[in-house]
Formats: sequence, structure tokens, C-alpha cells
Amino acid sequence: MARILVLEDEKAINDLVALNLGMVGHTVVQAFTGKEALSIAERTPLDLLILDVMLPDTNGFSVYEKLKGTPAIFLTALGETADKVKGFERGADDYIVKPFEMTELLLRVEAVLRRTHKSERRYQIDDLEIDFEAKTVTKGGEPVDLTLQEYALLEVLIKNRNIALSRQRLMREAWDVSFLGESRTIDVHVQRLRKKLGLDDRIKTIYRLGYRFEEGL
Amino acid sequence: MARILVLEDEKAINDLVALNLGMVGHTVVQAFTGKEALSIAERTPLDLLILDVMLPDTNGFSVYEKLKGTPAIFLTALGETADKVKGFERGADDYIVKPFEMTELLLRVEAVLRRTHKSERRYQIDDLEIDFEAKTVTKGGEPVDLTLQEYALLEVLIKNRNIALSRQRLMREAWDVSFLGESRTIDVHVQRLRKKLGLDDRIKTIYRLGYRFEEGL
DNA sequence: GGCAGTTGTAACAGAGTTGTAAAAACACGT
DNA sequence: ACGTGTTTTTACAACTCTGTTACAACTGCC
Repeated sequence: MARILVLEDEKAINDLVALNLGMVGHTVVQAFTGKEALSIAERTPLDLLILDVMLPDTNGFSVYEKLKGTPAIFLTALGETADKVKGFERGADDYIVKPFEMTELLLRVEAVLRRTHKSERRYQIDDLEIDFEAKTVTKGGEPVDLTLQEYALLEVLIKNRNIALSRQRLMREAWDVSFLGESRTIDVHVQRLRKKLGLDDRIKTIYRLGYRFEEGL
Repeated sequence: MARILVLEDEKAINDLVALNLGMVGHTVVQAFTGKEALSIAERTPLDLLILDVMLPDTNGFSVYEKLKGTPAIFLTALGETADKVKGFERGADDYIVKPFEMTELLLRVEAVLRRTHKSERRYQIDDLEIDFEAKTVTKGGEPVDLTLQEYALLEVLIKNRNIALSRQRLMREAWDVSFLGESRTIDVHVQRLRKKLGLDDRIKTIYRLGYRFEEGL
């Protein structure tokens, strides 16, 4: 279940896409202009962008540039594909030629989310089993109690596994936007996760930066 | 296994759909006109409607309107999608563009049924036995009185069992859409369910979020 | 090794959240 | 209008969580 932004000026298409994504359980935000999209992205974290290439006020690529880091799927009309494809050399992105089948879009969305680890409901490692939707954790079969805030933090860590995350970023992604406190809050929460789940080895401290959840490697 | 009405005037397609649905275990009723569909719906309870949008005597939407409450999947030809989509703002429904793959239809049927959990009418756990359609509950053989609202809440909890449900979501799904009150209503109703049904252990409080019905964990 | 900066850890208090009972508001038939 | 049964609101006590603080332990660098 991911947070997805749909940027497409044609209302009918935008609605259609949003509707279908919502149907399969994602949280969808709709934007009709590039400006709108950027202002939304500023305020809420997003897992995936679906960008129309041709827009009245700008084009999907420049929006994508400004939101670098967030994976994207581009919607492009038939003529404009070939030369622009260079944009997608990266791995997390994709594009679809209009007109498209809704099932195709849904499939590609799932594929991208799977690649970027953004929509997993359950996660298993060692003797740990975490269900983010049920909000349950078992360790070696025994249930463990986590608080909501601990789930939020753990989820961010796991979904960005093998990436070093700054405290600032962890704050942004796992805490309510309004939260401002600059303090040792995160350290304490990490400590609680390590203790409750026996994750001393998997949640690694990056000196002077933040933390990283390690898997495989 | 659900009871499904197929309304589609082209006999070949209707038969095909009915056949396939029957094949996977559903009970299928076929209708070829809107009038027929309504008369059938009057007499037998249905879990899902599959409605052709274009019909000789009417259209799928108006049939849907008259049977409000029953989830539906619309079959629509390519041109007529965009403007009609407003019909699906609700969560339980879906649509498919003709021509479609039979597997796609079957998948969407299962998805809708899963979302609405309509394939189960009764639910049993421990010494409890609940019939959501009859609106009866027995606990250890003895009948228990629940109010309508209590059934609604219990149903949402059970049909989303093992998922942590926010108060907001419970409100949306178990109360009339229009309800806005930000209050302790849900807490009180949960408390009554726990007391009346002895569900203290099964309905778990998720601090700062809402509740979760637990089954076999 | 010594130092400044950084992280680990335990304990605490206040804010926020839930359980519960009882009152108030509402719905509906008579 | 009244009475009955249901639903929402209110009030308060009990409880949980969370950010903070203080100090110990550690890290990297000179």
C-alpha cells in the first residue's frame, strides 16, 4: 500500500487512474498541473509518481527532476516516446504509451513498488515476522508489543533497507509533519527497537549520520 | 462462494461469464434485461452484480442504483468509460473494459468479494456463532441481542480481521457516510461488543490507532 | 592517550489515549 | 406527547506512550 501522486491534466484520465489505484489499496493524491504536484510533494511524502509527459504548464520530466529520488512512471503519447526514453535509464522507473490498458498500468505500478520495496505488508527476517497492516510482530513465535511510533520507524528502516538514513530523513518519514523537536528522540526509539526485537546487528549505527537496516549483503 | 447476478444481453457473453464463474464455485443467476435483473434481485439475495453498461431496455447504472448496497462490476465498451466513471466513487465496485480476458474478470470478482467479504455470511469462533444476514448471535448456544449498529461494527471488524483498523476507517465503513462526529462513539460500541460477547481478548486495542479483531494468531 | 563530539541507556513526567459509567439526545411506534 | 430502546456525548479515572534529560560509553582524530 503506497502513496502515489497522479499528475495528469485530463481530468477523466486522472480520475480513472486514481480510481483504479485506490481500488487496489493505494493512497492516491491527484494533481492537474506541475505546480500543484510540486506543492503537494513538498508537504507529503510519496512512494511513486505517475506523470503525464505533456502538460499545459510544464512537462512530466521537469517535475520528475525536481522530485529526484522518487520513482516515477511516465505516461506518454505515441509520438513522443523514442527520444525521451533516455530519461528512464535508471532502474526504478518505467513508462507507458497512451492509450493504455488499466491492467497494464496496475501491473507496472506493482512492479515498480516491488523493486523499491514500497508496498510490502509483511516482512520476515531471521526469527522475526512483522505484519505492518495488522501491526503485529512475533519473534521466534512469541508476540512482541510495539507502539505505533515504533512501527512507523521500523517500517521506514525496513522499506529503505541497506540505505543509510539520516536522522532528519527518519524524522520526516516516520513522524507527523508537525513534529519539530531536535533531540535524541530517534536514538531512543532505535534503542527500543533493538532491545525489543533483538536487532542489534541489523540496525546499524552510521556515526554522525543516522541508521541503516541491513539485510543480506 | 458467492451468489452472483450476471446482466448482459448478449447471450454468448452472458453464458461464457456464467459458465466461468460457476466453474470456480459461485452460484450464478443470469439476466438478459434490466427488468429481469430487478425481478430476480427482489426475490434472491445477491453478493455481487456483474452489469453490462449498455442494454436494450436500460443501462447497468440504473439497475445498480436501484440495487444500491450490492457491490457491482460493470462491463463497459471502450468508448463509454471516461465519463461514466463517477459512478464508482464508492469503494466496493469495479469495472472492466470489453473485450476482456476471462481471467481478468475472475480476478476482479475475487478482489471485490474479498474487499466486501460477502462470500461469508456466517462466522464462528470459540463458542460464538454469528449470522450477519439473519442478524443473530449465539454464545454458547444462548442467543445474544445485538443492536444494528453493533452488528455493523462487528461485521467490519470481523471481515477485516487481523488488520489494525483506525477509528476513522471504522467510522467510514460501519457508520453512514455522512457521519462526521469526532468523538468516543466507537470506543463505547467496542466496549459493548466486548461485554456482550466476551470478546475482550479478540478485539484488541491498538493504542493511538483503533482496534483489531484477532483470529488464530 | 586525550579530547570533543556522538551515541547508548535508564528513568521520569507530562501529554495524550482509552475504559467505563452515566447522562443526554435521538428514533420510532403507539 | 409518551415510553422504549438505541446511539452519541460527557466526564473522569486509569493507563500508555513519548520526548527529554542526565550520564555513561564509545568513536575518530590529533
